[in-house]
Amino acid sequence: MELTERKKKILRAVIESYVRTAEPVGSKTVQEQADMNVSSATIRNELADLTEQGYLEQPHTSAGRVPSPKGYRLYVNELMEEQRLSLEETRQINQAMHLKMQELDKVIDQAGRMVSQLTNYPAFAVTGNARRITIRRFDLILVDGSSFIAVVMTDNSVVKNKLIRLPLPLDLSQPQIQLLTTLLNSSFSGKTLDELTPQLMRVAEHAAGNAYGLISLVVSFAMEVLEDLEHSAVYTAGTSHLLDHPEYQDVGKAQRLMSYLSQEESLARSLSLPALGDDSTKILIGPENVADELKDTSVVLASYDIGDGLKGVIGVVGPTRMDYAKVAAKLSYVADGLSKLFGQPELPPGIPEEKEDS
Amino acid sequence: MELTERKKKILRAVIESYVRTAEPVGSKTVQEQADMNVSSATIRNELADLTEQGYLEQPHTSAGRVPSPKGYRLYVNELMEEQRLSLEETRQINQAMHLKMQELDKVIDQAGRMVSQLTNYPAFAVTGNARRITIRRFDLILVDGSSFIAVVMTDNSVVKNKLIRLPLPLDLSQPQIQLLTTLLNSSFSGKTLDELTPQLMRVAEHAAGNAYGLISLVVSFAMEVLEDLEHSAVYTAGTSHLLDHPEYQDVGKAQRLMSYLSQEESLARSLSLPALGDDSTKILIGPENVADELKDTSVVLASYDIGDGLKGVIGVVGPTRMDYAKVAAKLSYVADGLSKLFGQPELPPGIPEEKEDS
DNA sequence: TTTAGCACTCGAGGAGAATGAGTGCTAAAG
DNA sequence: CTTTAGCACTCATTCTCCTCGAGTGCTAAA
Repeated sequence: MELTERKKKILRAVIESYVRTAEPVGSKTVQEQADMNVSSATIRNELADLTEQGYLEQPHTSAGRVPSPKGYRLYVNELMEEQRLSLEETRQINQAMHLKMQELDKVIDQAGRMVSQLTNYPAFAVTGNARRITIRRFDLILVDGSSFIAVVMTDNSVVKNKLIRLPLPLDLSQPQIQLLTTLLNSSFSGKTLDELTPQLMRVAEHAAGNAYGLISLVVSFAMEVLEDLEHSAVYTAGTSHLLDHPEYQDVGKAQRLMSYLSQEESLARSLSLPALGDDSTKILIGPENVADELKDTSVVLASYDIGDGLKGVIGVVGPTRMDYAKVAAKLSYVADGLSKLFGQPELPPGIPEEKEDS
Repeated sequence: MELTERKKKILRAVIESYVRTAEPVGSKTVQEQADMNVSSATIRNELADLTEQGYLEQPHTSAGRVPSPKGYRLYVNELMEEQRLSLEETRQINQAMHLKMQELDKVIDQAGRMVSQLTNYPAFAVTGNARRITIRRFDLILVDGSSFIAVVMTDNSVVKNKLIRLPLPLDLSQPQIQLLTTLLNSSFSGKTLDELTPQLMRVAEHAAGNAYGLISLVVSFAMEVLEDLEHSAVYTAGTSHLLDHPEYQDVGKAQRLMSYLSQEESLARSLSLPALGDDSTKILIGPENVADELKDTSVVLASYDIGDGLKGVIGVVGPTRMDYAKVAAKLSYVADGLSKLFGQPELPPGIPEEKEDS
């Protein structure tokens, strides 16, 4: 049952006014807002219809109308105009996007913070999701007789290192290190976390001849790395922005949501489920959320490509009264930025130019 | 002008009751709480004295008394008993203290979160403060013809790495990498951030013969690393805990403080000032804080040693009504834990034992 | 110096009453 | 059949007014 054009126009007017003011909107307001040349009475009739069909709700009999989740849904699907970011806004985002450190998780954390600041809502960012990761190779760098740096590279090209100091000084030599490296690589490269069994490690230790546990030191570091990579990390930012919005003037409500948001695991769970299908952005309105705690909030998600076919998710949480168009636009702009960042692996950052004349 | 024993006892009773209940405490309550065998009238007289001397305040004429910052100060300095953590508590902390990843900033971040959870207040952690850091050495690991891993080690034994992919494939060979490494080390090791001038880089590039910018790629990575290390990072956690406490039922108040806490720079600034003198822990009560935004909150700080003579700070923010004894105890326990963690550089984590029978 | 007694203060909380935005319905007009 | 003017009605919000009671300060006696 399609809505008439006029009904749509009215619904849209209601939503846009409500999003701006957070006040229930009445027939008169609609009349003015969407310059309609019908009387308020007519609009009242239409509003009554829309309410009956479930697109609007009435907090109480003598109040104006408020969009229902169903109303927002229709709005998002059909009525909403794609929001173009202003030049000023893109400039602002681009500028913030010049992230310093290349470390993957820091970049993603930063992106989350940025989105939160940009939208005035809490935001979160999830790093690319689980997959079996394997070790590609080991390298050991001798520092001095009693310490060396272990470098582990995984098959998704993440490189981590750790400085390993030996409990007792035992005067490692370069050839020894060399040998150890070869052994490590031949025994453990290509292996997943599960495959790094204590048995395997013992065998390798044995083969290494020296039983000082060097092998296991390095391998358990590698295990930490793999473990860390396979767990997708969640970063949240700007939860305090919740308090900016009138729907969270109630401290109890705000607190419940905030503490939910700070539980990373739960967030991660509720985000892996609606997994965005193939869409690059998705809007979940109120009860469309799986998690009970989010039943009266909306979530806007955008996915970004980390190379290697993996995707991460970045998103915003807020009241259902949200400027979906704007939020979605900003979010996907940032997500695209991230994709590009990871896509073009190495743009030479260039030497920071000192001011030079001529 | 010293207070009489009785006055002290009363002050202490007032504070401890107020900390528990958040309600102004009256003469009767004091009488019961600190089993004093004087009448409430006597206590009223004493309370009046204490109020006049500024240790207590009266929200309004017909309410009980509330400790003033000066009152808390006296309490903290003289009256407060060192709180011993219960076995249960230390067990809990110790358990949480088994941090996986050794990455310095992650550990510190984690510690902050832990403290917040432990105390039910927002917490923050600051990494060891600025100092001129120099590069100790470079290592390059050849991955394939068009990419290599750059490893930078600084003089405070931090090791960072980055996978560098060349913009154009140019078939690097091991000897070339070797050469490059030597060149990097001879030109740049021992240098601080400031000394890594473009001039120096150009010279090195020139010396390298190949102008493909490899040198500058690696060096600018090193610069990022140095920059990152010299800026002390601030981590905050658990800001939403503010809402747990009745003094922040007022959303406006909560919001102001929360957004202050999420501005890392300001936090860092207000924390470097009161720099803890030599004490390992410090309590700042209400107006003793420098920052206006903290004038009616208290901050408990503890410092921890990152090796190398450097110190970091970890702390808790909350209303002046705070269980200082407990918070300080927990905080310094964690801070000590951190110090130990950094102090004994490498306790071999051991192979994760699989359940083995006998 | 302590205590009992008592008048007093003042915030918290609740009951009404006034306000007014916005509705639904009816009946007339287009 | 649709639109509109008119009007009675509803109900959250706001304000005022009042009561209640915890806790005080003061006085006078012990």
